[in-house]
Amino acid sequence: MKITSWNINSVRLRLPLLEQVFATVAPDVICLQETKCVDDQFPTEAIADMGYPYQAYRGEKSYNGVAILSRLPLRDASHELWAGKEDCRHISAIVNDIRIHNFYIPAGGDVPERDENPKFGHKLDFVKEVTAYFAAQDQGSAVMVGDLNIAPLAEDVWSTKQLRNVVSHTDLERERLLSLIAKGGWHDAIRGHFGPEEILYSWWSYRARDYRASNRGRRLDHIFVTNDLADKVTSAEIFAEARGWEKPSDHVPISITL
DNA sequence: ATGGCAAATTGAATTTGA
Repeated sequence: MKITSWNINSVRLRLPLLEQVFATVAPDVICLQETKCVDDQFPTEAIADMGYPYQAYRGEKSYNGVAILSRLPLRDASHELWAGKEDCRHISAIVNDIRIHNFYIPAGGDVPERDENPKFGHKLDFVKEVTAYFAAQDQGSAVMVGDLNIAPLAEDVWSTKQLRNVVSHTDLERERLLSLIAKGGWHDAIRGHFGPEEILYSWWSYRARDYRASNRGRRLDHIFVTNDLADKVTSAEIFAEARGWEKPSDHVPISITL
């Protein structure tokens, strides 16, 4: 079973690119973030016609929004609310007896101080709650994917020194995400596949004149599997070429095969 | 540490992303 995660940055605008991803990456299940539309506007039929009729999604106007699209039957779709908000940043469902959790963790704003910037506090609280949620239960075999908006390792950014005080790579965020992985019994399947030395990015800013030339990326998107599944990850990929497509998302699809 | 961009909403400017 191939599972992909992609921050699509508007599912309506990039519906043709979603079809491209289906054609080239060929996932069995894809988890989207930042769909940016309410459920009534979600292109259910068009995506079903592309071969992915099993769907679960939660969206809101303009912001956030998550979806799980599958060509295999999907059951028990559900979600939790986090950090005292009702925003659409999480959805989960079971495919092939494995529960898949799809997250869009808050970006966290600009200033890495919760007193000055409530968005940063929201992000920290969100990660803490997710950590506690998974630490409190033996969840069996599960997968956690999404745009987690944190690059935890030095090898996950173009310059660990220059990004030290930049939200997504501060020490506090890095510690919190590594703690989430450890306490939840997760295995970082993408990093595990490529090894500790490889420089890995899943996001490149729109602001670079030439993203390929500047190559100032960050690994903000992740796929974790519970430790019992670690040995069953037979491949992993970061589909970087999607960043070079016409009208791309600033994130690229990442995948594992179980 | 910023910002050369982008999307959605609402009506040319604002919010959000990271």
